[in-house]
Amino acid sequence: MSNTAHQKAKTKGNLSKELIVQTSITMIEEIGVEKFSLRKLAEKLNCEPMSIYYHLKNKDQIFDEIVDFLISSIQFESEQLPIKQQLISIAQQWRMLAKIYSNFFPVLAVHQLNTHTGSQFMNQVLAIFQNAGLPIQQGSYFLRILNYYLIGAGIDEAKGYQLGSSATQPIKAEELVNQYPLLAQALPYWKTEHYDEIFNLGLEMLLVRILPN
Amino acid sequence: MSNTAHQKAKTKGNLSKELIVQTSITMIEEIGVEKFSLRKLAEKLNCEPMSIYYHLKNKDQIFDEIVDFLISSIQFESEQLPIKQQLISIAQQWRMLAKIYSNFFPVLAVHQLNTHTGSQFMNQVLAIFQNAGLPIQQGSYFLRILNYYLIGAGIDEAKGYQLGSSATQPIKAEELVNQYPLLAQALPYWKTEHYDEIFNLGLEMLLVRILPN
DNA sequence: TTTATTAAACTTACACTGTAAGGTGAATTA
DNA sequence: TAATTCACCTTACAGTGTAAGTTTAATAAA
Repeated sequence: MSNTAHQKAKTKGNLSKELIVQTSITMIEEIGVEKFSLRKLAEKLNCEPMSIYYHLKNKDQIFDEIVDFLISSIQFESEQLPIKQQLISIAQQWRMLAKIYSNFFPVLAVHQLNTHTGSQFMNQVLAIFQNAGLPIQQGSYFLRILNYYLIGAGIDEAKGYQLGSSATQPIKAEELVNQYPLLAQALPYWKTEHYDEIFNLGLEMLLVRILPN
Repeated sequence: MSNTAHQKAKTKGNLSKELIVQTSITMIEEIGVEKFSLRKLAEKLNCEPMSIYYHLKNKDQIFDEIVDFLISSIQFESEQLPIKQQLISIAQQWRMLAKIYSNFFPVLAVHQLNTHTGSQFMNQVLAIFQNAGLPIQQGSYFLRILNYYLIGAGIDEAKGYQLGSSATQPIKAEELVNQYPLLAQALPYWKTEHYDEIFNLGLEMLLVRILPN
């Protein structure tokens, strides 16, 4: 009898770091980072809140693990392919993270990438620049610049796919049209169906100058 | 006698939206967004926590007001100046926000700009693009692309000026040098003394293609 | 001058949060 | 068989945002 009064988990050994992290990811996309709590997580895991602490140090580490999981999901193309194609592939996968994990993405964007996984990721991108024949300083600069663009684009796209997160006193549509006519004209071009075009345009603007050949 | 037992505020009427917002800004840069709470704020304001609610709807609205305050601090240059100069000026002021308000900046970056102040700001930038002779669609696209870059750059720079926010299990310096040699070589170029150069390089890469003349 | 109304706070209370400290029984190892 | 470790649970605490209602001072109306 493994389900005595003080043992809620269906079977001992069911809980694991991986399960906790995966369930957290799912939950955050369902209810948002703000409302995500260890107690709600425990309920979904069918265990007591403190059981989570056996597998993970604290709540922050859950976020760290999610970041690591998402970063390590990015696949690097073969080195045989053109450098530009390799970079575009990474950029597109990055974008996908913002789209699929739109609730969590802002956390990812703000996070330091100084874990093992994060370091490996950046090292791999630096290797691409090196293969392109760029000196390390240029590679460092361009990686950072590309990173700026990808972080910003991801955040902005994630906002578009989120529901809430609006200001408490947003401007009324009517006021907007009357007082800010240019903005009103711009709004149609900022709908989700233009995301691809805008993102690719900006990416191209940068890549053309990173790899001018 | 205005300081009876149940009246903590030194003088009734001292409290105001502006004071609350300004004190919040100061406090957040002192202790970070995470540790910022209404109770600590009230203590610093020398009032009871609930007194804040008379002037502001809730905690979220404090953040909204801070965002508005920071956005509206950005000054627009004269329309007589070259378009490029006007855009660079905005970009540099944006950067300054990330540097000065490094703790709050991530919140700003993730925030929707759909308040009155935010709308006005974006409308003004769109006007610059219009003055440059760009059609509205191109202006919309370029504003967004520039915004991507500025948000990402701001977040990344803000990280550099923050103290904490590291992963719970960061990689050790020794492991980094051994396992990720390219990253180790890149690190010196990511120190704060290169921020200016990197930012301006990336900004130039975009502006050159936005205003090719 | 009295009365009513509003402004600007305060008091209490509640549901919720992360997590420290320690306990419990089963499984594993010595 | 005894000791130890694993995996999870119990209790408790200090802190959070804020709903609901109360109190006093300032102002306006009668």
